[in-house]
Amino acid sequence: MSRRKIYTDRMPSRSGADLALLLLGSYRNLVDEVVRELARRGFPDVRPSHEYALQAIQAGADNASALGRSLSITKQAAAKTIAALTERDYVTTTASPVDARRKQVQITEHGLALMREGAAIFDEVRARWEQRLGPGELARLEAQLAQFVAVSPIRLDAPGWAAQELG
Amino acid sequence: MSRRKIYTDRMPSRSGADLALLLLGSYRNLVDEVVRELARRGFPDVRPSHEYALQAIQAGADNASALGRSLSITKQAAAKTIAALTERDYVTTTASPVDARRKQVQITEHGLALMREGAAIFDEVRARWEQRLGPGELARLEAQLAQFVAVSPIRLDAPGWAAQELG
DNA sequence: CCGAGATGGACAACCAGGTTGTCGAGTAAG
DNA sequence: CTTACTCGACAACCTGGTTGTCCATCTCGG
Repeated sequence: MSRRKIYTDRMPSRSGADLALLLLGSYRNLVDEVVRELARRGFPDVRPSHEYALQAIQAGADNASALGRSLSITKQAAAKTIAALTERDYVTTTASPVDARRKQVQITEHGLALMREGAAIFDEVRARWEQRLGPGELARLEAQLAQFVAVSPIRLDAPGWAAQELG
Repeated sequence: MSRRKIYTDRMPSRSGADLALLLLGSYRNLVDEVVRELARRGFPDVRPSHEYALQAIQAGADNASALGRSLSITKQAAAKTIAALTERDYVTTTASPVDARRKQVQITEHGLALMREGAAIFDEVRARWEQRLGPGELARLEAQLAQFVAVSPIRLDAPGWAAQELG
């Protein structure tokens, strides 16, 4: 606590707050690049949250309530998201044949194309990072980060906080 | 692309999207812990953005316009932030003696106490991470992340996207 | 077979943290 | 003195959430 010197190669030259900014900044850089590239490839108005929602839908959350649970947001918010996705023709909804309350969400071809492109771009950027760090280093970094997201069993499927606007 | 095996110890078992979630999740875990602990220590209604704003103010952005520039938000938004900080008694504003347009922002003793506690907790959590990873590993991780935030000279002083609610 | 309770979706009101646009007052430079 | 810029304030709006209420529908126990 009392600021005595530490025998590491670096002082605590980076404060805890800096660490937070590093994590956030890296995330932003990564996601921004993906969104930018997605725009360039014909998906101009995608938000990160759209991708997360589509993934959840594809994973089986095919109605507003389920999507809300999957994303840890209220079903009303999930319904809004579905509306936004519908507007952009990434999903369509049809009445469920089995349950008249449900409105079943389907991903359109356009939505599937978005998901494909998104995943590809993500992987491209990741590959560039890997190249930059050197072989094995990115996997190491990921393994280390994984320790911290695993500490509390955070629902990573729940990014409301990931749905931010770009700068 | 075609999913052929790669000669690393791990497959690209982690996709680019996973990497994003790891970064975001780590950030969230870190910040959530700090905010939670801050609440426990008598600052119940702090948001991450408050800390960032206070730091910018301390660094010299002592009026709404300057704070806005420093945080890369509009001065109107900055004024709202200052209002929020004032409400919570973290800052006070007085008329500038030198320029009658300016309203000079000062950090109160309570605000300074918050900043001290915040920094201390951040460093505590960072120390715990360091312990978890082993000596030198955290510095290494930070250095690696720094490469990616440095790529584009991102204004890390600009977290609007950092101002998210807790879960 | 029926009724109670859970579930799905919709609507309305609200909030936080941003945005734009406009404005008047104050300052600085010609 | 005039002109251009800056500061802060106000109003209206957007996004992505929230709560609370409501009705239609399903499910299950008796």
